[in-house]
Amino acid sequence: MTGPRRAPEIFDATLELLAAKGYDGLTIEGVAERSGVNKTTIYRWWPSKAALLGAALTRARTLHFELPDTGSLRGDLEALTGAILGLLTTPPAAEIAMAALGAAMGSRELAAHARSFFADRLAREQPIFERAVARGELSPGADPMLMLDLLAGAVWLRVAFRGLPPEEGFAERAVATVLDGAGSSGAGA
Amino acid sequence: MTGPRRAPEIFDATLELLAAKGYDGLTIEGVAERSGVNKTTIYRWWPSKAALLGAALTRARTLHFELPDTGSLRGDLEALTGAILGLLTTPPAAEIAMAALGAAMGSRELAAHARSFFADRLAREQPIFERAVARGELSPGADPMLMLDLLAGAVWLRVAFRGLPPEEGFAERAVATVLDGAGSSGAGA
Amino acid sequence: MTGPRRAPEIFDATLELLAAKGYDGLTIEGVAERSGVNKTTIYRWWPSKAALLGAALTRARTLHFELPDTGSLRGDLEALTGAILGLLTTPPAAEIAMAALGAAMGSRELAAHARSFFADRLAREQPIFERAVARGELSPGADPMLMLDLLAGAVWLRVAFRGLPPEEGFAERAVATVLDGAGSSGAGA
Amino acid sequence: MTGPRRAPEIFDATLELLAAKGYDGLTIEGVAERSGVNKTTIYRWWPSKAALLGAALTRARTLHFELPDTGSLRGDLEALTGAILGLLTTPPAAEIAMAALGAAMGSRELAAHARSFFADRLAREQPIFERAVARGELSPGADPMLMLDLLAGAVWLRVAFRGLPPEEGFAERAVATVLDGAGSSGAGA
DNA sequence: TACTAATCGAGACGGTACGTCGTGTCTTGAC
DNA sequence: GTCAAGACACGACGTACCGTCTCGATTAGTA
Repeated sequence: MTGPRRAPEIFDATLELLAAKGYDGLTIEGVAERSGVNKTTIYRWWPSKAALLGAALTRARTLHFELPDTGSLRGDLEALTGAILGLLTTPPAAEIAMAALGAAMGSRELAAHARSFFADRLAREQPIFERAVARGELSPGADPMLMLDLLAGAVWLRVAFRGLPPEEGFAERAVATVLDGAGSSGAGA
Repeated sequence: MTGPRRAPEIFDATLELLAAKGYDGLTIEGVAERSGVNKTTIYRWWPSKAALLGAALTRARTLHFELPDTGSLRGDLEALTGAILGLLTTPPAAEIAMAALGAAMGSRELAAHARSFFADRLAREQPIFERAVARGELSPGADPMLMLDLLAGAVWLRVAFRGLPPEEGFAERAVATVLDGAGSSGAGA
Repeated sequence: MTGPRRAPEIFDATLELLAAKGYDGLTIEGVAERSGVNKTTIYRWWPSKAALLGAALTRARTLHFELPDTGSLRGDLEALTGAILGLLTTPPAAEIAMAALGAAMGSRELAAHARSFFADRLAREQPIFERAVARGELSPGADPMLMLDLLAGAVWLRVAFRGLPPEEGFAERAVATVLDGAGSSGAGA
Repeated sequence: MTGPRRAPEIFDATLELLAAKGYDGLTIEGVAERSGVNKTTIYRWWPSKAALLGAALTRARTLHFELPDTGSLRGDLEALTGAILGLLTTPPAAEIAMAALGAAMGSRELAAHARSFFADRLAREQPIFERAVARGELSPGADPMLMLDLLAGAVWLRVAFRGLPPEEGFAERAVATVLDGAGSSGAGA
């Protein structure tokens, strides 16, 4: 029910191989060999490479993070954006996250994992916005998901698609744009 | 130098198979069979699946777009955001774009293609911001790439990772946040 | 010591599977499933597929036969030859006998079973020849085993190797040759 | 059309493995490894283990023999019976022949090979009987196949099923029985 | 018009990994 | 003491593509 006896070794081997060789280079046989388990044992518990990776990611604490609480919405969002940027650029989590999210485009199963991962994150990050509303920093009608998607999406796009290295002050500038706007006269337009 | 005689058929087959079966299901043998060309011919011209796909995408006009010019920065950005959203959700371009960008995480070669694609887009979209600065809608010190990354990143994150369907009014709300800000001192005043 | 509680079901399943799928298709797992017994139970009592089949054949009365006593050696041998022919061509015993004897070439264990089976048959058939000697039909120096091997061997070779269907009058002609000879000085005189 | 380039090595490896480990121990992977050929190459040319073995046996000269011509039917049949006995008891042909004929019971394909092998032998051995008829040693109505089946069948049964070692004078006694009969008064009964 | 390269089709080949089946061993807990 | 249940390492199965290779057969351009 809970997986094979050496599940931890299998998960470790899965993530190590993913980080080292990417999703294409991640093979069941490779995981079996590295984890000292027989191939059939893996197939007994997970029907596919995607299912195995999904289980490994679920168990992994690699992609988890602490909720910031800096006392201001701006500080919280800057910390969050910086954390995402760090996650996507600091080994070994970066390779894992990039490969896994990239692979989610090619697998219904991993896509579902991605959806639930992002839904879970959104739920966990709600307190940031509730506190901001309580402080009067944010109107009650604001859309937290939109703000998070703008910030996290920009980080992803830069790191994954533009291949840009982490840039000093990026989090601050991105949060400033989302909070204050980029229009020349601000609220006056 | 310019590719095999039946290059168009090969590119078509490549993109069709990519759209139909994803990057994993895209095989050189499949492309050869569908395009009526021998496998060796493909290997003679492109050293890898990624190289072939890169060439096919470069030649394809599928991912190109018209530059909007609505008379206001807000209108231009809304049109642009809507166009990206349409590209990522309307078949058959959606499958191709999603699979190709997903695969770019697993291939140096495709990643380079993605980088040049986004750099090219950024260059083409410069006039939007130049016009906005000329109109006084935007301060000269504004960062166009940041604004575009926020908008395009949010679209990508929602469509690809959250699996959300295109939402009515999303482009407007996203552009409003980027231009006007979401903070209470901005939107609330 | 005497086998598992459901030994009869196991033996039945063994012979049914042997008849249905041949020795190659006879698997311990298949026998376990069909007999409603766990695989480990079978391994506890028989160390190999050959041992299991040997036990099943020993217990089975399928391959046994009545000793003929027609009053003449010729009649007895014709009856015996006909019985062997019937055994090797009449379902379901035919499939079992053919598969088991074929498998005996590939298993020391089954070969030993075959040896003891044929030795046992020879011993049981001795009375035929003793009666014939007493009647004066056969000289005391005759070799019963040779005669039986000629007759049974010819039947086996035709059915198993030549794939010939049972032929009307074959037993009579074979026995005539063995008793009277085929040489012109014998049959022709 | 005529098989892979290293077909001879493959056939050799096939027969060596068959002789060494029996039909069960004969595996495609084993043949591939021993012959220095890739597994897929074997599957490209022969769809099954039986087909491969059939091809190897067809090409092998191991099971072929010279037609005896001693000047008398008795001498010819004794030589033939002795040759069969030698074939079934002298390594390495013995292991090959025993295993292959045993396996023919479990494979439609090998059974067909056995049939054509025996039909071919019968055709080749016809001259023996034609010469005997011409010499007046055999009546024209005699049945050569029956005589051959009695002799060859007895040899097979003794070697394969009874496990008897080759016995001095067996060929002579068997041929004598087939030519002269075993009945005490010969033709008088 | 013929020659001469470049290009291509055909397909065998060694190789990696796939996902499956059966083997024989082992442990645990129920009867 | 026997058995069911089932996890496990292992070997082999037969298949799909990979990327490489050699060999003629086509094609174009060029002479």
